[in-house]
Amino acid sequence: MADTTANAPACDVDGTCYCPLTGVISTLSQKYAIQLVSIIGAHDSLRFAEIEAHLPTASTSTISKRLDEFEEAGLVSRTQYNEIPPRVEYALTEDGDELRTRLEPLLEWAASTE
Amino acid sequence: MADTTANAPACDVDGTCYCPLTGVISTLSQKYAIQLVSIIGAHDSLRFAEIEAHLPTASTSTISKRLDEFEEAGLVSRTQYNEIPPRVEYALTEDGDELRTRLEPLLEWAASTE
DNA sequence: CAGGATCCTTATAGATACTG
DNA sequence: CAGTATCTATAAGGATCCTG
Repeated sequence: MADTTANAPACDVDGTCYCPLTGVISTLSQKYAIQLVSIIGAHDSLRFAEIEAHLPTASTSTISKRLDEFEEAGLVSRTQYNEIPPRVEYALTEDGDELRTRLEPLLEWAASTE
Repeated sequence: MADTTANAPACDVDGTCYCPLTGVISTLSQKYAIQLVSIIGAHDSLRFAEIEAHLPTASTSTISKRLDEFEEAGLVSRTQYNEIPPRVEYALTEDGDELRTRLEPLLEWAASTE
């Protein structure tokens, strides 16, 4: 059994493969997800309607779903003020901000290649 | 018309919003896309079957489609050797490698948060 | 205002079979 | 081997209406 490389797992070449579709990556692999992080991160906090204004091509329900997922993942916080009319503020959590930081080089480059 | 902020476009707050779903980001917002870049980038070049081995949960057709899209986007190069049996090698282009670089902080973090 | 519920359409992925 | 073609299943997104 000298040659252990023969049936070695496929993912350890270089030790830098990220094969499974899990966690954050799977959350980000959805429409508007990356943008949403970027948009929320560009403000201290914002309301649902403001987010909608930033993503005019996304539907209410899509944004709502993305926000739910992000909140569930602990990336976005949701603060509800029981006023009339109701007000809800969304902001990045610490984790969300860390994500935003790591997304920045990508977004910068993406913007420059359009 | 002193207060131009009243009806200013939604996306210029801070000058750092990336709202539209275009270009690279839209390519990346698909299943296995991010992983694919990472996997190919972890090797100098690899063959279709090797890529499949790295993404056991993705179907042949999905991988094939992603590769087509990446090639179209100029991120991946495809080199065909007319041997028997046929051999095809995939590798990142310069642009693709730039993308991979910018994806790295994200992937690193994603791996650490699982 | 914020967004849930519903219904509908399209996009996306997967399985299978087959070819250069 | 490296795919493509085809078909099907499902998921994702969008439009609309409605409510706390």
